[in-house]
Amino acid sequence: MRDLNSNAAEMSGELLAWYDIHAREMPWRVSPAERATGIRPDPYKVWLSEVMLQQTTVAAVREYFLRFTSRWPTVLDLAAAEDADVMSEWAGLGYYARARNLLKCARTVADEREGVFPDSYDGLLKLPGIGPYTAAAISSIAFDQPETVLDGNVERVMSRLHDIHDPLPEVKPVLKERAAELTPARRPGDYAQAVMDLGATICTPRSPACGICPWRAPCAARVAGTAAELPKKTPKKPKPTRYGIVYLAESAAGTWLLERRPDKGLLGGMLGWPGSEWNEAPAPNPPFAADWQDLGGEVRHTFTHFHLILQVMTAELPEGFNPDPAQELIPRHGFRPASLPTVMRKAFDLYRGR
DNA sequence: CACCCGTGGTC
DNA sequence: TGACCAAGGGT
Repeated sequence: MRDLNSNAAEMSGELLAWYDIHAREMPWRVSPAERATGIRPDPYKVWLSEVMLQQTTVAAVREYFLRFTSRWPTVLDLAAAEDADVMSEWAGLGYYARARNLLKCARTVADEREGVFPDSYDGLLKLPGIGPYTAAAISSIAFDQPETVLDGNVERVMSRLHDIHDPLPEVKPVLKERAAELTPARRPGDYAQAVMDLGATICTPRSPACGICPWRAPCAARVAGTAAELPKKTPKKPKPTRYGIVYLAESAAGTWLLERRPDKGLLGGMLGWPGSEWNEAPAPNPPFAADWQDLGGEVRHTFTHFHLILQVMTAELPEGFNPDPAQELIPRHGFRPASLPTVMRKAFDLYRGR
């Protein structure tokens, strides 16, 4: 194994050379060849893609990104959008606080900065929905600042490169140091994307392709044969199972009764069916008195920290039903199941397939 | 620091 | 098939 510190420049050069050939194509990305001619990525698109990519796969983000940028081409357009429209477009992508913070951030940039994003790590970090990773990603990719990104990919690559067996998240600061040592002053944006591409395509969680890795020579875990078992992580708590009831009511004319969920908490700000609390033994609480029928079957869904099993009840919505402030009556032609979070869409699918 | 917050793909 | 995983942030 070579001395990593004295070879940092050589190593970043080798990775960039690999990236010049193997960079993945993405709608928000400027290729290394384009970047070399002076073309810079649009900070709005870098920001939007980075927020969407938080804990979310490239494959899932691609279509959402294209729809968002088609409908709202600039941060000023997005800042002027209706909340409900943005939440609907985000539906299905998950972690809905990201969409609420996205709007807050867009409006701050529009109202206080004339639509111009800050170019520094510190400036970006102050904005809602932008944490340490995203601030480093935007400042390096969009503005060529020599900041170091530390995401799940980089954590994995660094833990293997140095054969570090201490578990995450405690070892995160060490991994950040190791990553910072390798970040070059030139092409920091391409470098950031290169490390993440390496982690996504070669230094993968299972069965890493060490044989074709541009960093196979200096990698300590490859020598030790421990790459596939790194990084170590502290065990997660088991997920409990909760139960709930949802009430799907459609009028004879095809109008649906839905509810806008409060901004805080699970599925915050999203539309959903009226229903019970989700716990060990939920109490029935139909939105109006009727002869509610059990659809049979059940909706199973897993959230970040619990499993959910939903019972689905149906009844006809009376014409002239008077909704309370949180409720919305949505006519047939205005109702799109795709604008619901996935667990709510599953309940609708069960109803539609009854 | 510990916990909360979605979803779809993968083995 | 259930657990793990993915370009994390807020509180």
